[in-house]
Amino acid sequence: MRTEGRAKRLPRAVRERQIMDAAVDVFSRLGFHAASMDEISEVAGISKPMLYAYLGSKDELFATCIRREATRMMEAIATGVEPDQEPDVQLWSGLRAFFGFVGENRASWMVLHRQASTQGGPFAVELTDMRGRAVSLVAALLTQSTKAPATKLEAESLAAALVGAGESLADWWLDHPEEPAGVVAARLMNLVWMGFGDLVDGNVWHPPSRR
Amino acid sequence: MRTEGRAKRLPRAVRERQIMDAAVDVFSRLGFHAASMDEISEVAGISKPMLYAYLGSKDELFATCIRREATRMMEAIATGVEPDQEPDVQLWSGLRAFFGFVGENRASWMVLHRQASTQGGPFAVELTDMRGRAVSLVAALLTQSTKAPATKLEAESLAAALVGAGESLADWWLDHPEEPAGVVAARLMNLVWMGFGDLVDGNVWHPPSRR
DNA sequence: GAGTAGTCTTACTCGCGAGTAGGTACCAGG
DNA sequence: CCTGGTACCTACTCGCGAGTAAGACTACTC
Repeated sequence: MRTEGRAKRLPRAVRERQIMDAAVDVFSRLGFHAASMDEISEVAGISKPMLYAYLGSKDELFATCIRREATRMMEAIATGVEPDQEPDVQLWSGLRAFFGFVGENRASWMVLHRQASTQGGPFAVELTDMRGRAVSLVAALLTQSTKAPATKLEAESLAAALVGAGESLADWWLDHPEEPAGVVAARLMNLVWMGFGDLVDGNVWHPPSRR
Repeated sequence: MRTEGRAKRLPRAVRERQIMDAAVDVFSRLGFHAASMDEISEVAGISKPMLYAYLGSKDELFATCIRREATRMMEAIATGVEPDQEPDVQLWSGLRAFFGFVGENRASWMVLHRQASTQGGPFAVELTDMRGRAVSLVAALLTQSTKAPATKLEAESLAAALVGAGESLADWWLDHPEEPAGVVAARLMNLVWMGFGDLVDGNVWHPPSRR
């Protein structure tokens, strides 16, 4: 009668992965507060004391989730971006990588951004850190490409606005999942590169040919 | 010995206002789940049963808060926008009104957007409704001003992107309160009207003279 | 001043969820 | 076969917070 069901006696490293996956899933579905350690342990196929033994308290577990998912995302973007290209192409590849990641990891994005940004306290720190890395990246892109003598501060704040727009558009996308990633990315690309001023005149930006 | 302290025996309408104010305050400071009805009643200077008698359950109270603050904000924007002007000026006045409201009502914005967007369920409905009104407004602006034969759908999605950018930039602003409202509004205006493509060439948008 | 409608309180119940005590099953090496 | 260590469990404690019961106090009316 126990042919299936409980996989038994796995090494610690494996269990920790399972637990983290379950935690990200539950946190993203229910939110930090509404998520219970009982539910997480159940989804992970494990009992609560194991959870506490391996990952510590609820707060520690959540912080660990944020760190892991933030790292995954930044790596995905770093992999996807194409350096040594024209600024617009770099931005485009970065946006595609970003929305690609969010699209394939909705749970990650939820736990990462939506939840962490509404729980004050120590969690916001992890988020701020990741956002800071993203902003620096965009700011560098702008500084290197600008022809006008823009101050470093101006570039930073514009980068922050763009990153904010990307974050929000990704949030919005969660509520409109029918749109494909490329369309959403292209929309933001056009918005921030061309601006409405050009768009209402019919001038659109498009990627440079095929590859 | 009772010269001050409890204000006594106020009519229902007044109490309801006090309670709503307290609720918005507490919800925005602590978040929906962490906010307790005990704390709200204490801040309102009232006992818990009164709270339940007048505003119903915690969920009902929260939904009522969202509705009230959403209405306040939409009215502020409608008042601030200048119709019968060039599209960019209309957009500019709308953005100024929006960021002006958020700046003077940080608590409202928090309870309205940050909290409501992370609690799933019935609350999201109120938000979606308000966002829908804002999007329609912007979409109309775009449609009326566009020279290219843009589809209604294209305008709608661009409007959604802009509204999303505004929402996110307002969220971001909460974490960077040192910036003045006008600067943030101008930043978004430049971003969405001119685009990075122009900005890196030194072409900026600026309001048409003084008034 | 007796009735009654509305304001307001103290003092509970009760369930849920974080965290734990105190084990049991299984697998090394001796 | 014992000894220890690691994976794993059932079954609790305990506080917090949503929601309520039952009544007290005030004010206004006839």
